[in-house]
Amino acid sequence: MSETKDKIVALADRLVRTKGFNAFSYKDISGPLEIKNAAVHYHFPAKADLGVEIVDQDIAKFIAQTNKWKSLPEEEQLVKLTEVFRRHSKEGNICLMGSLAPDFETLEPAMQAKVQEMASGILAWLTRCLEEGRKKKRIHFKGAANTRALIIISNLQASLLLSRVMGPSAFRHIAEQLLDDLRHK
Amino acid sequence: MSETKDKIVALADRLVRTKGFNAFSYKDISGPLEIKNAAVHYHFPAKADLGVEIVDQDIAKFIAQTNKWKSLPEEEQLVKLTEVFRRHSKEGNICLMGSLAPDFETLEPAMQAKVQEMASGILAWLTRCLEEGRKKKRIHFKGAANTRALIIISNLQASLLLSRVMGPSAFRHIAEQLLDDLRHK
DNA sequence: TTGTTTACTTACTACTAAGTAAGTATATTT
DNA sequence: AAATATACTTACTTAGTAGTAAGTAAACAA
Repeated sequence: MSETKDKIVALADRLVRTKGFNAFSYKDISGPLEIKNAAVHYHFPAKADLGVEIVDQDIAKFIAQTNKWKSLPEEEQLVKLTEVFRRHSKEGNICLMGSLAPDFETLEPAMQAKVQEMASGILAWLTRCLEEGRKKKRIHFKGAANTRALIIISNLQASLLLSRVMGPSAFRHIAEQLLDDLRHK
Repeated sequence: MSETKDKIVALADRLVRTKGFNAFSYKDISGPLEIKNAAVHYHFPAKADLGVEIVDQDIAKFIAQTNKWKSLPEEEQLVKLTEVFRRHSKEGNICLMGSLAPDFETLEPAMQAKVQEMASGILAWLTRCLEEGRKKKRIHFKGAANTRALIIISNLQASLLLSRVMGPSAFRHIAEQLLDDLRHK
């Protein structure tokens, strides 16, 4: 991939997380990168092509990260997961899911499918992490691992959203209590 | 308020929840209501004026609803709260907070303030509900009531978002587990 | 009856969006 | 050396956006 293409995706990723997919324009990209509007269209003919690429790279990043944590105990893997979100929180970013879900109905089918792929990937990983952790009695929770994974993901996602409105302490409190809930019986 | 003005706010409320505030236009309102674009501007000169009115009415609705539940035991009040969200889930709506938070940075200061007012209002109500419930040993949870309220709100909010992407069962599972967590020690 | 307010419509402006066709400079291959 | 591919720019179209100025018909008030 060319250098410019990389820069476009990186900046677009940030724009999606800060403004939303429908709220940023090719001008928001061509301006700061000092290229022309048409240059962005050269690399990504339609905006949906750019959107798919952003989600694709995010999926790849998630897989790469979770692979690095593979040998850690499950509760440590969960801490790592919240740290990823904490980093986003600090930068004022929200997670891709939290940003794309509200606009979901307005997205092209190809992008909708990519977002669903991302969601089910994250959920599958977290479900297995919780199941393994409970089996080893390192993590404690009630109900199905699948449901608990849904709760945790939705919590982390929404905490980034709430932090926007209520300040960064909202994220900190939620993340700490979530981990605490899972550590003790 | 005139009949037309009421219709505009009701339709705009639905549009915010389904498409997002920045993603709908005055044409989406004037078209279905069979009035002209300028008629919408007559009632709401700027889009932000319409946005403020939507949030204001939502705050008023929340206050009216919670007042009706005042005499119920706290755990019943929580059930009522999830029922409000369940109704939205069924209609494919997301909650106003979940819809406006991602676009928060792009909103006018007056709208930002209104959204913050709504958030702190909901949080204050839920915090008191949880505190009272715990005092009477009807509700059980660890940590500060304030933090627990944040977790529950963010869960309900995000579950509506996730339901968009993952289907309506996501909401059902999350809501049931949440109530179950609070009912038992 | 005249004046004024209400609730609009008509007809527009200024601007921004995504997207495209055709041209150009530079590097790479044949 | 000629042909081709890459990575753009220039200049444009089409279609939408929020917003406004001026006019109008009907209800109401003085």
